Amino acid sequence: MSIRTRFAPSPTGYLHIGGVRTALFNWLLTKRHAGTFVLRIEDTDTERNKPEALQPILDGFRWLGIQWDEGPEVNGPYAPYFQSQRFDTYKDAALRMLAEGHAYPDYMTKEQLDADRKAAEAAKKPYIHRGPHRDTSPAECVKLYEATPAALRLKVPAGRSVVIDDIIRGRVEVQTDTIGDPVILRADSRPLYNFAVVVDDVAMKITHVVRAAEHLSNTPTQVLIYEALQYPQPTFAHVPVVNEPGSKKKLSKRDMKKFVTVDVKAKLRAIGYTDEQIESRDDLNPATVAFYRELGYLPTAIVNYLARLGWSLDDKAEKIDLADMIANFALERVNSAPASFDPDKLYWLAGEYMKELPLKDKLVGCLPYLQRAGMIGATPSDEEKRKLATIITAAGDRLKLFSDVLTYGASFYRADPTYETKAVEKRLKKAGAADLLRAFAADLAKVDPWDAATVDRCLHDFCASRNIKSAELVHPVRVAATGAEVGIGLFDTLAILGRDETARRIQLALKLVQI
RNA sequence: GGCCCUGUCGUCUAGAGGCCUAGGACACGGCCCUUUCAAGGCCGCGACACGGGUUCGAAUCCCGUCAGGGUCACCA
Repeated sequence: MSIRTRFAPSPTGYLHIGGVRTALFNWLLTKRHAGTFVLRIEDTDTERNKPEALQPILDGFRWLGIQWDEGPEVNGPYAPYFQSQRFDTYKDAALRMLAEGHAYPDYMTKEQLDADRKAAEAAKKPYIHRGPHRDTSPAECVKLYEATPAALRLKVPAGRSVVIDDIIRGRVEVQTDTIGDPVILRADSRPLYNFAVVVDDVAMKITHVVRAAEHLSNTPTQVLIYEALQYPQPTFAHVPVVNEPGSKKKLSKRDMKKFVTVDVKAKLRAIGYTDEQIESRDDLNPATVAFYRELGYLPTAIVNYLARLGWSLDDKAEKIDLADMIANFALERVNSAPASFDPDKLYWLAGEYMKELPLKDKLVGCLPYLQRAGMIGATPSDEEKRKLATIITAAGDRLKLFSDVLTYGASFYRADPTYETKAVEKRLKKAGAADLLRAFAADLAKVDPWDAATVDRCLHDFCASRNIKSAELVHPVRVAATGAEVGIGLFDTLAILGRDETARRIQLALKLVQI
């Protein structure tokens, strides 16, 4: 039998990085076994739902290359894939449970429930809810419910245990006496999570339920529902949660905000975001995939990184291409301990993938950043494309993210360089620097042809004739030409700028130092 | 607090009783290369939570302790 897995997000915000990791494991498992991956939208909580949150989730998955076989927009044999459109199915199942004595109506008010809960808490006793009609006969319960609909609760069987055989965790046993009777259907017939998942997983013929470990404690309840409905149970695998860097807490949107470091902030500002946007926007939060997309991370790197969080191929492999991941993925090799998200390692991996990206793809990836900055127009000319290609080539391995093109290339597009105070102090105001620059500027005319190799040779000849180390000239020239201390190779820089612009910028720098 | 899960370098991980003087990767430190920054090369730092068993032999199996986490809704 072919395997079927699913990922079931609720549309409450941007795609969470931890959720993607779970979805990825589902997806890899199905690809490995040529199965079917279902995307189901769990939008039963009509109050919290944000319909506009759906598109970013779908976009996020598509960007990562995680395509679902059944679900929103693609549909499939078990449509609809939105729980909000399946209320009748849940109601039918719940009514059957009611008739067969596995569920009962509960007329207790929220106030009563809260009071009971508080009382139990005060008495330091665990609160395990058992409704008044728990032991009322099925026929009586049906009559009651038909007269006045109420919330329907599962009648958790007393005095036995529930065993879960989890691929990742092994055998987990829980006593039913520790589980309260959960509501499965509200009085208005909207289902609750624990109930809707079971009904849908069965309806959609899901064979492997692979989800985050935080759901492990829900599983016994769900198993009881499978039993009550006489449904076959799927195979369970609870993957460890993803922790926030440097802590042992689950990765959360609120806490991840602090990983917008000064460095990241600078990048986002360079892209064009205001401080206020950086602070408030969800898609600029490192807990969401959108954030990495905005910064120009390669999706392949993200997928690789996330797969390695809790799973490994062997004792060596870090960079694992998709084909190898698919060919080798196994739930049996997923760790049971939580893993911390490490932005440093992800950044490194992003660079590894960028290294092997063909130039034309780098061009396509970098272009939007320059366009958004107003440095290149909407329809770039061939010459603009050539120039950008030269910059990207010269940037080489420095380019790890597409947005890095702004770090290494922006100065070529500005009318004047933005002179950094620190760089000017250190390199231009140094004794003798101005004189050297003046002399070198006078020599510029001799460089022929004006290309990186020739500039290189001329600069070294110049230094040799004056008996100085090339570094003494290289540093001031770099700052004069770009305004910054770090950047791509100086000779490439000057070659791209051209003779006239180089000369102009040296004069500009000279003027700056004289003031 | 109840229930459940988890403990190998700071982090991700390898480890299925002898291949372990515990391997790799990121990060960090040093050196080399070098015009800066990257990249690359070499070297270094650095872990089996603790205590009992079982066994000729334990990171690995069992028990306990401790620590961390998840979850306890008419949220998902």
